Amino acid sequence: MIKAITGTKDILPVDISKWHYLEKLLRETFQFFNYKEIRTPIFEETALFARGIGEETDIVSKEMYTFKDRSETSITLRPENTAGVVRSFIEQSLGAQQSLNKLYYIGPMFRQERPQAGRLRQFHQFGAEVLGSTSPLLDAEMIQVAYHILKNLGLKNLVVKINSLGIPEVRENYKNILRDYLKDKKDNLSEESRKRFETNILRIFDSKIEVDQTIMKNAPLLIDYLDEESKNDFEVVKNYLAKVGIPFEVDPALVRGLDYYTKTTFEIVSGSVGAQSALCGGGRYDLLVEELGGKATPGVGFAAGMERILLACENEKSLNLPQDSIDVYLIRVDSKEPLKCES
RNA sequence: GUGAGCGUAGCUCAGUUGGUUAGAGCACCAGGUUGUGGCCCUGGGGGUCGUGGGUUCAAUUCCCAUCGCUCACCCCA
Repeated sequence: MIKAITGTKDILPVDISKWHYLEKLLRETFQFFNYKEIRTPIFEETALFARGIGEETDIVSKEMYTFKDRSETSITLRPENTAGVVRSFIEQSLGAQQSLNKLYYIGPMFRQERPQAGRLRQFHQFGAEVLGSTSPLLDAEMIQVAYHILKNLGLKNLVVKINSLGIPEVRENYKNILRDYLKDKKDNLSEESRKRFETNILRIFDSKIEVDQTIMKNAPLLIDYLDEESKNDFEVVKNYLAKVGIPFEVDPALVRGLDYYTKTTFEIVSGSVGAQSALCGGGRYDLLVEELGGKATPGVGFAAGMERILLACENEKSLNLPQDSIDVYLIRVDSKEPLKCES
């Protein structure tokens, strides 16, 4: 028997009403915040993701579905959609038509990881990208839109985490500071963290191992070394969130796994979905458009996992779906007479 | 890629300290009953016990391998 590929799932008629419900809410919400839908191909040239997301990231180095087509072009099934949207933005000169583009998308993504609760190889994300403004108010709007959607689904067990990674120079400078701090403590770190010391020093903050955590507790924080602009922007984001009543936590250890982020990053996690708790993640990427060959254009965006969100809804029993029932059922009484239908 | 747990009927699961024809509920099929195709009654079909090998007189049960599922690690939505 031929079975579905590992990590892929059929969405059956019994479950489809949940998806329709979610999709309807998404379209209504994005329309309310004045976002336009964009649909880009589910596969792109491999180079787009390698350059956009970063060669050294886990996504690019070990999770992509990459293959050669019949003309020997290296193709990759999109593992996320920011790179694709930015590619389209550049290729179609969307920035030349209006200075600010507010876009959203809904669709399948692909990553070849080991499946587990809340993780699939083909999964669905919705997300938004705003291209053409450096305003931190839009960073906050991203969080507001995502939070609004999750709240509207009745989810309760949510935490909004925010951080700022600053501009690249600041981050490089900070890495040196962190390296100095850890230099003489390095031998006490776990093996994993010693490896990270060389490859991606910021990730040592993520370690769950106790020895690492005690060492990192007193480590200097990136957030204390931010440039003036990043610091001010971060304040604006926090003030805006407070003003619109969205509770948040500043998490200096929030380092996202994609290379393109600058300044604000954020995540919304749920306690209702098992180990893979991030429902939504995003941040600002002011250098990506230029990096991919377009005219320098600032951007900010987020993506959210739809299976994870529906799983959280399921576990919290937060969805009140209308009963799936028929409205009218016609039965023939006389089988001899042909059925006549008049309006 | 690493680790742990689990693979028995279409579905949910019993069961076997190794021993005759492997069970239940639901679903399905047929008949009965009935002014619905519902309820009820009777009967029936359906399983290479994930796959391959090993140990044994004998394996669904024990051992090994393999595949699949689930959860966790890494990382992420």
